[in-house]
Amino acid sequence: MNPEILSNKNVLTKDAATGQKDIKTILKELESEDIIGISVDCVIFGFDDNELKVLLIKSDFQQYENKWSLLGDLVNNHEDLDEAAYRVLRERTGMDDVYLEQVKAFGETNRHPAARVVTIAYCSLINIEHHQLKILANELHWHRVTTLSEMAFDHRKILDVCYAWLQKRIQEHPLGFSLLPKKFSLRELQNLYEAILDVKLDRRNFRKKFFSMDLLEDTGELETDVPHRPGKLYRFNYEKYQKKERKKWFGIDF
Amino acid sequence: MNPEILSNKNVLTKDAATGQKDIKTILKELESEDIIGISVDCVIFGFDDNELKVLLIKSDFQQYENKWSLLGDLVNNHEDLDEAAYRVLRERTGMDDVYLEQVKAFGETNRHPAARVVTIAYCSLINIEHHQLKILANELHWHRVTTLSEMAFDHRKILDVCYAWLQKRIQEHPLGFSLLPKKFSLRELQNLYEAILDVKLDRRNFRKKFFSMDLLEDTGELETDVPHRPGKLYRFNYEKYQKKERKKWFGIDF
DNA sequence: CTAACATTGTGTATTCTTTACACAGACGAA
DNA sequence: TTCGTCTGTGTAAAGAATACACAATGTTAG
Repeated sequence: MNPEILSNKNVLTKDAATGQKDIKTILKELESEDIIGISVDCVIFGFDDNELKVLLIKSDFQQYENKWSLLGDLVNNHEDLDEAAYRVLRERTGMDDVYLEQVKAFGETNRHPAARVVTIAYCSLINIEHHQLKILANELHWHRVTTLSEMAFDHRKILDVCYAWLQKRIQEHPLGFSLLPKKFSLRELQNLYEAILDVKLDRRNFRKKFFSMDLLEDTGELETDVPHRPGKLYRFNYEKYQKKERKKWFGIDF
Repeated sequence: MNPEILSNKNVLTKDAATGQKDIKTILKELESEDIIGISVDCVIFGFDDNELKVLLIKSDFQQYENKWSLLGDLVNNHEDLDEAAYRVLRERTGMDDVYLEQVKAFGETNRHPAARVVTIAYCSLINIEHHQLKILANELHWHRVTTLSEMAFDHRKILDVCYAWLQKRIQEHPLGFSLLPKKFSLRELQNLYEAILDVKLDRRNFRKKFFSMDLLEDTGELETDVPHRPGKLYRFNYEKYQKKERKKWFGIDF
């Protein structure tokens, strides 16, 4: 199985070099061999300008020319799924120490027009500011999650599932901090939650809630460059969080 | 790629017929072709005798002789992942209208000793009593979840993940009813929750909670064959549940 | 037929959690 | 120095979760 057929990266060149008939021939071969390709797709979220953003590239798969696409690649035979997802992140963003979690496998027979490919969707959260997009091939760009034009393949569906996953997950686990600088103000944190969940929250109750969890450390520093009274900067205490025993009982409710 | 190499069903016979060398040769071929196999594995839960049970077979993969194994199979090239999972269920239990949901993909390179196989784990809930296991090949049997001997492959890990998933999921979604008869007493329902979550619950508060959700219908019938005052039988109103709007806000807590 | 047993069915007081809400103080900008 | 804007704080009220006891019902054993 030739990975180049399926990877987002090389299809166009391949196509130009060999012509469409060749690909069809190869696909027939694949079919007859009863082979299923496996890829990972990363939904990479960032937070900027008080909005949730997602990192996309222009698809260069011919049929989806000019449509936006998630960052993905075929899984190498000798790497774990997680490794493959980390590799995609590293290759595309240069970042290594990133929050990354598997969300769901998408395996409809017709999801990829060229061949049967099952993809494992991963959700990743990175701090936009800490990171400079160095490789801007294929118009790698941040996009607002709320106002998205059409996407390639079933990537819109994957994105929707990952976004819903994030909305739920962020309420139960401390992922949000991956989207913020190490030191952040409570206002930034609240903006983050409000943006992701698309709700307005009461400022005092929000503070009370976080302080009562007792996982934020006062750094003693203050915001700078704000045109008003600066707020205190906090740091999330992961260690303390890890030590906390997880509750198994949330209360039945549906 | 020859599915028989990997499927749980036929390895032994194949092995006996062709000898081990042949398989190794084929595996080499697979390696050199950079192919990854895809399977589904179903964690099928049932509830009986006030205990959570899981349906397992004896693995007939040589290396895991006499170890217990989940029900799974390679995904056919022309079927969706969900379809494959339903097929496994149908083939193994004869049941068709079953609760089934994808939980997670497991794709470590070394999880299958014979080849690279990524498996998508599904969780399924069925009512043991409604169902007679007709095909008892490979010692298909129900096992207590709590006291489990060693399992084949990484199936123990998969089971653990699915069990944890179930514990969380049952508190937020009405899956539990799939494990019970259509008409059930509140005591049965409570036993179910207590067994799955491994907690003791207050009887009055449990009732209060479920009645306040307003999704149980009194059938007007009573339990029979109990050596004490019979309880009322209820039915879960799925329609009403569907109409209910889902809440997006649960409250931040971790 | 009766008594003993086991389990159902029900309400209230208490605690904890969530929500709603307003004003003084700090800093920056002009 | 004043104005504007945001930070930081507490309390009262409503709602949700918990703890807890006793009468009613059917079964079984004597």
